[in-house]
Amino acid sequence: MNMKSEHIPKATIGRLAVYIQVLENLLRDGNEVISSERLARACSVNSSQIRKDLAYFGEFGVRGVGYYVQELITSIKQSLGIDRVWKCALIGVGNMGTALLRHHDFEKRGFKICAAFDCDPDKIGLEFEGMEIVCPTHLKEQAPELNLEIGIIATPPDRAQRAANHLVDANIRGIINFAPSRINVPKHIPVEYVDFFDHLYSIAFQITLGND
Amino acid sequence: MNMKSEHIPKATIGRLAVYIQVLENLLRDGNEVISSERLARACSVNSSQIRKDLAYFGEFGVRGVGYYVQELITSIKQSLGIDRVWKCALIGVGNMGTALLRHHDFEKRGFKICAAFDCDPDKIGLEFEGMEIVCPTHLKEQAPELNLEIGIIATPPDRAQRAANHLVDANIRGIINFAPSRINVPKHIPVEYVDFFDHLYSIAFQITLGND
DNA sequence: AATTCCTTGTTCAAAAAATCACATGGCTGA
DNA sequence: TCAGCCATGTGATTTTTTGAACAAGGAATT
Repeated sequence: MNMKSEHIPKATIGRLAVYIQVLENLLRDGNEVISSERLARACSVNSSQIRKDLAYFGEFGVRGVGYYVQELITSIKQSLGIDRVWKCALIGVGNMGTALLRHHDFEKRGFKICAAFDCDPDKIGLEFEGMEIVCPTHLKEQAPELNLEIGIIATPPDRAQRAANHLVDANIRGIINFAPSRINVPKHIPVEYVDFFDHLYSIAFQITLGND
Repeated sequence: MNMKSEHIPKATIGRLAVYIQVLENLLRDGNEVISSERLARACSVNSSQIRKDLAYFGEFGVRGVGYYVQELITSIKQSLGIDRVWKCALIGVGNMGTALLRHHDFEKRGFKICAAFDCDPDKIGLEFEGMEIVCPTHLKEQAPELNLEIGIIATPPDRAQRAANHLVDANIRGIINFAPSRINVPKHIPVEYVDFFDHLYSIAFQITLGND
């Protein structure tokens, strides 16, 4: 891949995800070409920002014309490393875990939950969305067999660290944590925290602020 | 509330949410007092950062001692405006919407889904988690009756804008959008987008990056 | 009451990110 | 083929955010 390996801001990655989303909707509506200016408006960002974000990874546009939508989507996906399927292990088959298993966009977006783990004896052995729920102690043996690369933690908060330990022990390469607690893992393993209440807090704050 | 009304960075709000999470876990473990230094380590941020974030809203600590955990939690919640219950309207009772309705942390965190809307005739009239699913056209009349303040969009992407229009029309004060598409609303209404695939992309990118 | 200790709140410098502004260079039409 | 057009890619500038350093000020101890 042709890219200048300067350090890439995390905010850029977040925006690239937005660009993909908007570009896919544009493509669906029949747009073949788009300028950074129009894309910028659709994403509520500055057009220079877009050009600069893309410039980290290469030159994808045509001067005087713009960007070919399909081509740009492909290029961004390549840049992010999501031009392939990532195999995931889910730990914690409660409310959140179940919802994730049922979320059919996963494959569409390049991720596949290939194994589900839970330490609850009542759940172990149950079939779920075509997958058998297994005790997390089996992670270490199953991870290499199934080529699991990303761990998804969806346990209660007090179990998250234990889940993380299992994942680390199984040589998983990255973790996304839906449990509302922080975890400690070796620093070469990237961790992302997901908690949509953050966004609700933000909304509440913005509303409150606007009031006074 | 005692606060210097400079502009408050969005990143600060995000971190405050993390502080609350960590502080509540600390409290559960019996910690009554904590220093910015220890809290910083638990949150993986800089301790000056924490003190500065808090300083936007007031002086909550005691020099030479630290912060009283329970008191700090309360203060942060007040600062964010989540020291009360926000009533929410859900539009879209599919996979995601159902998961949200079942998510019992809502009330614990200060939000309550008080009404559920969906335009699918097969769903309208169904009872769900003690709530009847109603056509979104009824939003405008129900919103003032039920005091609905925040709208939660969980429709397919191509229905998100229509849902947003209903919410705006019903004088909702803020919107959180789980659908993978952008929406346009009057600019006095704050919108937050939630898409956890953003985080999966980020993980994939970080793993890929670490490889070469 | 005075001193020591320790952590906060704040100032100031540095780093990073966003924005502006324009030169660059493909495409189109004459 | 050449001139004109127009949106990209990028260097310069501004703004924002982060981090380091320190003065201020409660609490504990003598």
